[in-house]
Amino acid sequence: MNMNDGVKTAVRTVNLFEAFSRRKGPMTLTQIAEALSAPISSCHGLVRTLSAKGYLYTSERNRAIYPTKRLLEIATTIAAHDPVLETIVPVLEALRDETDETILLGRRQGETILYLDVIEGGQTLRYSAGAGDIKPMHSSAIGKAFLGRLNDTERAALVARLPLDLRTANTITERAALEADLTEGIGRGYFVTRGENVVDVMGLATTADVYGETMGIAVAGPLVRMEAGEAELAARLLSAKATLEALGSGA
Amino acid sequence: MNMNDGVKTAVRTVNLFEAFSRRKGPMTLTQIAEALSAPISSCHGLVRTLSAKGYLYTSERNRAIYPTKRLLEIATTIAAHDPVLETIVPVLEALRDETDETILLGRRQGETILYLDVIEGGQTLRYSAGAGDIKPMHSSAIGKAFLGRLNDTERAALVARLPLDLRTANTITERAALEADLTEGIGRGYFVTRGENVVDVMGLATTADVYGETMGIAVAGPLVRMEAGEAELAARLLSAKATLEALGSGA
DNA sequence: AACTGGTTTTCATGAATATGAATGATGGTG
DNA sequence: CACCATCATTCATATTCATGAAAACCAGTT
Repeated sequence: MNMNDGVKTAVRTVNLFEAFSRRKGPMTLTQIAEALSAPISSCHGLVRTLSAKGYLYTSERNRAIYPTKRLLEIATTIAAHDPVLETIVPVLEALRDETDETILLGRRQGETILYLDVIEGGQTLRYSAGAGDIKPMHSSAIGKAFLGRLNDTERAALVARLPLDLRTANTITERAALEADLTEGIGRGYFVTRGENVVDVMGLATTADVYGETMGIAVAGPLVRMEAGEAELAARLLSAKATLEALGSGA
Repeated sequence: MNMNDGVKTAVRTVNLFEAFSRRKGPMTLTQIAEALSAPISSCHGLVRTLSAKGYLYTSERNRAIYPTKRLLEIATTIAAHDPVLETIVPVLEALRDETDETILLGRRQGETILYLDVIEGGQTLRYSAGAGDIKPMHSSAIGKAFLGRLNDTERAALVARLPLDLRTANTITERAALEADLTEGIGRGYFVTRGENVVDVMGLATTADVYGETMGIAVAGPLVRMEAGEAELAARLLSAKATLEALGSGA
């Protein structure tokens, strides 16, 4: 049976590029096999295929396998034509400039939260994440914002079936406690996590309906700094939400 | 049997991103299936897998499937740490600035030529290609340069087994004619294609040994412009070759 | 030249996936 | 509101691939 990971080769293909991105240099076939936790012979076929497509090449000198710039060209072209982010991102950048903390743009994807974009703050100690990262709903601020947006029936159903995995010592793993936390957030107008996803990180989040899609936006940073500025940060977050909903009421 | 394309899913995975890059916008599952020439049900699994890895997401509004910025982040990180190109590319950029024509950096990969980088000239009518493109050896200038570098035995063997596919009306498809052309190139010190790969495109190429690897470099542009400036272009090409070999004699 | 350690390539077979067909959603239209 | 057209999802099965083992290869070294 499949380890519920999805199509094996597709996962390995992207994992291979991720491995190159982490290693920041060429890899030998054996190293690739190790990085992918896959048999060498399997990786051999994968590398052959991607080489034939022009994504990899092998140095005849030391058998090192390098990625070409093809992936970059394709990714750049794709990103240059993202219509949604084009309009949303400037608002988030403004929010980042106001707060100097990291701004997250996320969506609900099934029972998880997917970061569409991450605009990092300028401080030395900051919340750092990557576009495409996937977080659990119950421990991320954006996740709570999406839960809070549902009607009571839907929310109860979703909370009941979410896997409330422990991420840190502060993660809420009791369904009743999560319900209470969400109720609090609904009253407050925004949702908060305090070290529930990552230790010492606090996040403030809300949702915004833009172009008919519900987006989640959040400000995240170190607990102490965030707690000190919570009132102002929340105000700015809600102001950004209003701006987004204003520009995205059409289409 | 497998259509000699390699691992099916790996090809489809990269083809999917290429399709997004061409379409410059979201695609529905049906459109993806069409773009990949694959059954919808197969694409469904692929999309699910890549969504779970954070590379794609689906708009709940109109079922449009979008790529995230994750691929861009990974590709950017990879490209930022390419040790070979870091030193070679500046030389090629200088060559581009001198000639204002497109400069190609290529390698031999099996019996084909793989473009590692393409630095396009600034003119309105210019040779345009992408990193990762794969060209036949017999019709590309860099391919001829690699053939010309072999000793007589190896060259004869390779020429004998290359598939001399017709690409344009000018493509050399006779082995004897190719041999003669290569001999000419060896005497001349550089290799030429005249509309043999792409109509009305002329290329001048040579190889350079850099860091123990043999690289192919070429200048390419419209036939008329290239023919008019051939002597000077060739001189500059050979000068760039010398520069590359000087910097790459160590390591 | 033969050996040694490490690596890559090949190959037959069991395991996982790709697929067509059927089912289930969804949205627009009369 | 029911119909239709389009699209997405599920499922059983044949197809294809992933895999371990063995062979081949390569670069040093004796």
